[in-house]
Amino acid sequence: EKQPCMPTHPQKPLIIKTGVQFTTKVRLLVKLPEVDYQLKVKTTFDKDLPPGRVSRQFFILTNNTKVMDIEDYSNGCLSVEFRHLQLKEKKYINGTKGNEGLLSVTEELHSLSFEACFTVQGLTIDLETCSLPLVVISNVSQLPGGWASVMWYNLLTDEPRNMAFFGNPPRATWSQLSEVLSWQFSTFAGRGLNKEQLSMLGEKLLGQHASCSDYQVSWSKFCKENILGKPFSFWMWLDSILELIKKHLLPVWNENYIMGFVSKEMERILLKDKEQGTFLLRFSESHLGGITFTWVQHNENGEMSLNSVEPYTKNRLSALPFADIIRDYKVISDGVVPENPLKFLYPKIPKDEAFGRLYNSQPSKVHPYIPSILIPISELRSNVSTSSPVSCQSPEPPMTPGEFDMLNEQLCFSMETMAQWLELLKL
Amino acid sequence: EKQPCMPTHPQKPLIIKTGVQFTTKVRLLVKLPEVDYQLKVKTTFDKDLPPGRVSRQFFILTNNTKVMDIEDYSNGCLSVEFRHLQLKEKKYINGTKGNEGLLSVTEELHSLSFEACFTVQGLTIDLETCSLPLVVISNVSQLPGGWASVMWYNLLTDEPRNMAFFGNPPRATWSQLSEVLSWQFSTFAGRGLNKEQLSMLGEKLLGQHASCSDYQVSWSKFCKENILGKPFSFWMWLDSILELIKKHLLPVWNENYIMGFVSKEMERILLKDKEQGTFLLRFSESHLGGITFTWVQHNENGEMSLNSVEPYTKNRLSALPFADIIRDYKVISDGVVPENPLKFLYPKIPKDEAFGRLYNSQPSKVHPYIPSILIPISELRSNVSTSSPVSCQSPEPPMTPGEFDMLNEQLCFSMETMAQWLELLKL
DNA sequence: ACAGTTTCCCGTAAATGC
DNA sequence: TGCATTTACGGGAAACTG
Repeated sequence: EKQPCMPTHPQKPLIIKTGVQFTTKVRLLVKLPEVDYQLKVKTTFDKDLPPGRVSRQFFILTNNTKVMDIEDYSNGCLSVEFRHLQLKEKKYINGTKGNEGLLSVTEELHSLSFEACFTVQGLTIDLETCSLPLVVISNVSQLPGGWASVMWYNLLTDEPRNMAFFGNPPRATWSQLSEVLSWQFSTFAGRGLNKEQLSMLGEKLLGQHASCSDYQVSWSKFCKENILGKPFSFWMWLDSILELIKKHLLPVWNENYIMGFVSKEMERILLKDKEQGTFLLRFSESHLGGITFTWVQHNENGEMSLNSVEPYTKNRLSALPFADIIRDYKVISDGVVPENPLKFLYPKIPKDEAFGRLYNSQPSKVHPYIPSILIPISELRSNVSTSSPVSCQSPEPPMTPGEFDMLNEQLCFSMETMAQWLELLKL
Repeated sequence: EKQPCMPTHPQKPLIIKTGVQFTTKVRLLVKLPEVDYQLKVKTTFDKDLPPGRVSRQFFILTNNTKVMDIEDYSNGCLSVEFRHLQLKEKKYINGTKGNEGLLSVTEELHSLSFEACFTVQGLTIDLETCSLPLVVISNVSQLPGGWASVMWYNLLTDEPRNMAFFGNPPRATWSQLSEVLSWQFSTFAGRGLNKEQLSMLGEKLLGQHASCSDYQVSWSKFCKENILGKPFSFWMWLDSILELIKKHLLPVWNENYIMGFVSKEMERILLKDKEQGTFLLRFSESHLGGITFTWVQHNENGEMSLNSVEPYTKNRLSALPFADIIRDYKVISDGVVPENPLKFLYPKIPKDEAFGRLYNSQPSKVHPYIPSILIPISELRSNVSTSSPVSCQSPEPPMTPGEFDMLNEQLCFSMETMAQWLELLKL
């Protein structure tokens, strides 16, 4: 009958932020032979909410009725696009909120309903459909949590509207989850994750069970519990990296120069026999949204050590693009002339060959001023080395983009859930 | 009778931004002997606006009536504080806007009116008062312009509500204006301007006439016309510096280490006989909100040159505090070992003695990472020197803080305009 | 007291109006 | 078309609220 909800949140459908405009479009999939009057559609938020089960209630602040129009392109279908819709929370419904407080706001599912009524051949027909479950947030800081819910729901169920889904959320197999994670990176950052990267993530989430691809991950483990010893959950950590890539590392990520997800153990295995100055790029596991490089250093006595710079976060990276940091990074050892310790990107690509095209030549020519650039410098007083080696899988070629595309389509389909019109045709 | 309007705009009264909450307080200055009922006050925006003369119309979106209360502290006066007031523009009043388009929105003056009515000894008395002229803006980007209007109005008139003020705004003498400018710096940045700084500003605004302190400055010259050859007006330039100080240079400014307002000619005079490495800090005249340092350099052949670094703006300064920039700044000449060319703050204060307390020791101790800091570096290929010497006044001691305090009080008084209650007592 | 959640609002970018 | 002005909303921080 109609096709629901694709909010304007750039890239992140099914999440609506209160007070921010969104758009949704409904299409009539049956051709009505003779409808001689304007077909008015009304959209309602949480129309049939089970009373007392939803803790927050919202309403559409703006105009919620609109007349259907013949679609511009092709087929003469009727459709209507609601623009500038805006959600606001109802305050103080009846004393206090209804929900038991077990669910967080981003686990609370809502829906947009669409209704129309028309008469054909003396028959009055009521049409109705509604969107897939929606998450309502009030601040962008809740976006990662909301998106986790949307992903989990659409990954693990085909039910069009199981609003109680997060009351008892199913587990995902690692095989399912890893596909979705890779799809996140290919969708939002332009390049998915290869097998090595995924295996590091699996191990992080599941320990040694990760080798077994039908091992299951709970919703809580994915998104709610903190990683052992860290003040954030697995997904919060991963999403912070996604954001870092989107804003500051896009070209470097897409050139596949960021190994990114490597355990310290694996790092040591990879680098231990490499030439002095060989380095790799890795995301911080201890802090949200950080990237560091680790390089091989040989001391006078021939001993090898690995050094990692303090991770760069969005603040630092917005002062200085990452490629420039790699180009200009210097270490001063006990007052000696500064030297750039980064020579070869693992396994052995000369630094400038890899990053040359990505360097910014910042020096601006504002006569009579002397141009100045920022340079990242470390002052070394004593040698610092990273932790000891542990066994780990060996490198393999990355997963092909084709695999991601397939996944991508599949998820998109389930998100736009076309199933509803079938149901309505029976009406 | 009552005392008007002090919106919440931190530090900048008499400017209201649409959609942003503000607060205003009214006090009854006469003691009413027996008022046995609640005295209700109503506030209205632009109550008696001359029809067709104001181009934009606004209304108070929120509750605009409130009951007077006995003031907490002392004297038993009645007062009422309106909080969470919010302004919204009326759209499409009657086709198109009324104003002739000569004035910009920040020159358009508005007012808040307060009304109350009570009966005493069988006599019904209507009370009414209103605020000083207000400027309404819709975006913080209009704040500098709005504040210029508030300053100009209160500097140049004692009329409580001359809404047509900017139809033909009076000129200010340089003596008046320079006091206000200095007061701006002492109010918002904690330290006013000394005579040398003011004389540079005067010359910038008026050319050679500045020596004559009763020379007049037009409103247009101050705030509307662009500086010759620049895409901004005098006040926009000065205000951008004020903002830069507030956000990034407060301690350095308050220690009086920023000479700031020095012409290039004066700079040369001051530095020409100084030791190598002597430097001073100066605001950019070519770009909004920038600060640079100029230092003395002696070449091999004994020739002196002055070098200035490309000005640092808020973006750069939020990556690296200014004191740290001074500490770490290096110049590489043709591949030679980098050297910090800054040795003595003019006239001859050793750099670390001046700035030592202001340095941030950034290196964080996040084992196992190697801490890294950003360092500002210039690469010199050829010598760059600043422009040629021109005559200029010699240094003198700064204006005393006392002078500013006096000024400060005076302006505050006129802004809170207590005159109105006198008028109302006659009622 | 506190954590989860919402509100507030600056500052940039985009849209709108003139 | 270009400039003046408003709107939109991300993001950090403060305020709220059980």
